[in-house]
Amino acid sequence: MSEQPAQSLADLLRARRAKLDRLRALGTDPFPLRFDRTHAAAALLAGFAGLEGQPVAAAGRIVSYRDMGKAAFFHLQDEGARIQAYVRKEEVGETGWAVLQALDLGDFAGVKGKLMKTRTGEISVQASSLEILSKSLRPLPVVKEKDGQVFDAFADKELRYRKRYLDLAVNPQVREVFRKRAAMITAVRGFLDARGFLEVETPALQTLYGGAAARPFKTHLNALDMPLFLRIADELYLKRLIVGGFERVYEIAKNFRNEGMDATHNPEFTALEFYWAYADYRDAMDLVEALLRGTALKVSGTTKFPWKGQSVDLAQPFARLPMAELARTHAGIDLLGMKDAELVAFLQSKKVSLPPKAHRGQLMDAVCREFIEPNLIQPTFLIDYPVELSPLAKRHRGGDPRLVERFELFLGGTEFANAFSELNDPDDQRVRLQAQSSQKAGGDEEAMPLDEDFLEALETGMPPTAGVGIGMDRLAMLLTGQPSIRDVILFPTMRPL
RNA sequence: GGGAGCGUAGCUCAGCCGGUAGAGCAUCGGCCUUUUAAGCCGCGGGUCGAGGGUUCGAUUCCCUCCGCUCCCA
Repeated sequence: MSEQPAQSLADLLRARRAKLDRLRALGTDPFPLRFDRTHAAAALLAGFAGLEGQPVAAAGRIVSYRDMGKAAFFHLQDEGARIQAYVRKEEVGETGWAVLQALDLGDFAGVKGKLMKTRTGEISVQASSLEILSKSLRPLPVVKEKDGQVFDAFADKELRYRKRYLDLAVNPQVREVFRKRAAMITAVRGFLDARGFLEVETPALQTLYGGAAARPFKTHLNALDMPLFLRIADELYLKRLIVGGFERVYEIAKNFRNEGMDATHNPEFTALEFYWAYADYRDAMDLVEALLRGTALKVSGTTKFPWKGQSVDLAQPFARLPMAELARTHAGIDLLGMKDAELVAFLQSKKVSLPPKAHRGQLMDAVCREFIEPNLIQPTFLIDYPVELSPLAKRHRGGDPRLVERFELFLGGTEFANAFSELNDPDDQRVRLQAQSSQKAGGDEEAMPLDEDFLEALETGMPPTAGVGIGMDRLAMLLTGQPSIRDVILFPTMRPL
């Protein structure tokens, strides 16, 4: 290669490739097959007392480098921690030293040597040999830190989301978020498994969609030359399983909703749904409360979490408040007693914008969204929904035909769960789905189509059942203290450049 | 959908009430065998998001577009 100094991106790339060539010229493979690592970095740090002076082998990505002339220091970062390597020319020989000169920040390298402590007290591997394990041909962001203070952090959100591998490589705390997310999913599975729930899988590709109020993604199956929808919920299939005789089932699944994106909505997201035969929505509230509290303690060791500038505590019993009562408290209206026109007049007087020709369900939804939900900061089950809002929920046991047994759980003004005593009267269900159909025909793009096979399943007979859906991404946000859903999804949906 | 803001070197950021740009880190060359935001000396590195307009001249002013962020519906 030329002796021209490397500067621009093209030159930075060229410089790294020149080093790649140099490594090959030295007879070393820049991409060897394996490396015999004896200890993870964390194990070396934690086990120093017993390992001091012992030969060890560590491997990882080079994340810092300090050249001292005839010696050098660098940090190897593996999945769990960073360990410093101390390399002396005298010790690694001419070839080893030449390899060292061909290393860059971002390369993976392995060092073998005695575990020691430097004069300043840092546990280090004093290299008797070192080898390249994988050459990095592109510059990585250079992040430095001292005493916990981070300098030049790789913080551009757009770049972090688009190039998550860089984010993970240079921001260890991001890896921690996703470890916690995984621990949360494991904890949820453990909780449900321990209570006899069976984990199942249902179709993500569906000929008809349903189970939620949302617009679907549409796709096409070439083999059968037919349209398919990506699921917006797994509800209707899980209930078919209850019909079939499973009494406790759950699925943790990706759902796809063709709607707006913001801090709490990603077009594809992960939801837990579980269905529990012979139980009702009160039982479900007990279980959801225990599930959230238990998962929080297991994953984060606390029940208190910051959320949108407030503090939310899962320790206390969750409030259970009927929607009509909350409408009276927060909006000062008699939600159930008001005619449609009165609701419209009220909402318009409050400058709430409404879809054209909004039907009663949409009017009530607007009241909830505008006046009730933002006020539910500590964990609150908003219960007893109007029937218009809940086509899959059973009529309320209290006898008021306008109400169904449904709850949504709110925390910090955000919805975390949605559940019903499931409607299992097939004739009532048919009437409700027909109402959805006509709303759909009337232009409500979030209304459900009528699923004849689902109705046939209900006609076969479904036991009394409680069903619950919980947004796993939002729960991950809460437990990890992340303000945006994009911070708990590894590859959030982005517009291509 | 509406409002505000942002986009300048590989990374983090200055700057420009109009005269084609700077710093730190990284890189490159030199010195340094216990450093750690290592240090010291030196050289470079940019179609200032894209396109158009105004102007003698635009990174700067105006318009459109693209991407992102935050707030609102």
